[in-house]
Amino acid sequence: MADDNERSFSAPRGTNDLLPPESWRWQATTRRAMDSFALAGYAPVETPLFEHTEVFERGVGEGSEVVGKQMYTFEDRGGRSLTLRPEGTAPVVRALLEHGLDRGPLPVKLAYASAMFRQERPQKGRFRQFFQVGIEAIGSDGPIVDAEVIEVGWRFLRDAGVEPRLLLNSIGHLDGSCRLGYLDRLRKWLEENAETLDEEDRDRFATNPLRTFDSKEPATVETMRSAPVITEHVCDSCRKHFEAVRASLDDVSVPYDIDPTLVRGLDYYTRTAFEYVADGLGAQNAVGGGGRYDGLSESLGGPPLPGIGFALGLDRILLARPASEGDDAPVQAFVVALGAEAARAAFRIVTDLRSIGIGADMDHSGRGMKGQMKGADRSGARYAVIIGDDELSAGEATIRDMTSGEQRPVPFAEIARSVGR
RNA sequence: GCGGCCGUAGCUCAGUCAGGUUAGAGCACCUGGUUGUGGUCCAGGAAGUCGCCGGUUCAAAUCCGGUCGGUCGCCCCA
Repeated sequence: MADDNERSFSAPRGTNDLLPPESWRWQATTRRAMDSFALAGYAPVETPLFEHTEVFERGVGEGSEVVGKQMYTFEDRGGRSLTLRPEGTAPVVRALLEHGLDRGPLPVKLAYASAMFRQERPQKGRFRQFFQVGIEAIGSDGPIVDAEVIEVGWRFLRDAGVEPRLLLNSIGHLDGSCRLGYLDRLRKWLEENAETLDEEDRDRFATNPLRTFDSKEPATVETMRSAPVITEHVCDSCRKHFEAVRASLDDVSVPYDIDPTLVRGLDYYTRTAFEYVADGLGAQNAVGGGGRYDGLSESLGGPPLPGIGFALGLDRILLARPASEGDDAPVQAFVVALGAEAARAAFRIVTDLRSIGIGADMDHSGRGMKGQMKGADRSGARYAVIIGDDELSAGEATIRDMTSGEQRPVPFAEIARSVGR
């Protein structure tokens, strides 16, 4: 809309203004996530919104769709190529390496809630600026860490009111005896069966054979039913690791479905890959996902340092999750003041209440009693504290219970006790 | 990056097909009915470059073209 008129603006395509009351839900959900992650020992981390472009090129992989065509990349005044982060893992690993956190106790467990940026066509549940909450456990390849990370995400989603289904797979590690060997095998198999594949998929499997499993073309779907699956072709070490991850998930009663076709879009994933799916997300069904990235540290020039993590799309959580109590933060008391002198008294009262942790608000628009009572109602306050000339001379306020409509006089000094919870 | 659908008050939409007096409704907002009492009701008020640009026409919200935006899907992903 704001194309040729400098007085009229709109937010850039694919971005959103987050306004009340939705912003209350957004904030409550973010807090719940970080609290929930903290319970499992994941400390908050915040990295820059932009990084040297190389961090993503080398970390996420130039072959990925994200790096190849979705990054917001720009040159700063010093001629450096910078990129608005399209995902959270590579920056966290970069920060950890830069500050030597890997020389302390391992694994390093970190959690974030941050904005990400990808330039793609917006649709339901997909924006150019979007928010992710996620955790990373870096420095251990023990299968119980995998189970822990997966369980933390699964439990948070359930507590938040999303009913996630967990899809699980192992995509092996980058070695001829494992994933690379499987990829060769799959590629050969695809070539042998090319006749029965959809035309578009025939072109695609050369660059990324695993993607063929995601095809929605009926012919391809049918053919792929008998294709060799990665789970059965990973090396012994990866197979045992995967079995151990599953055993630990069973131990803590986290239900999952093995999906041998689950492939993730970022190049750094190894071994365990998982996705949380839910309904109500439009064309998408993933509310979040993650996996192991045992080679990422080395791609960024660090030492061998295995890691695993997940990212959940906050916008998608909000789509999949019903509104619930406690998402907003209504004030407890709303002070209605009649006249200038009463307004000054009201300001002292709301300040006193706030200083002892009781949510309090007052009218600032100079409206009459009726308007202010309306304001008290809208604020969601449980009590209206009314102060007029009568109250001022008596040294007490009239406190009205907004639910029952009962009113009683309370000395100024005792207001906090009366409206406190 | 590609395709379908859609842009009319803050919001949800009617009106567009068959162009024609001051462009409507509901919700929300403000005021009054109630000189100091919200949530119900009644009355009134304010609020719109009909996304934008151009074309056709005596006349365009309405028809045509373009453009921007939204939405849904493809690709891919959170």
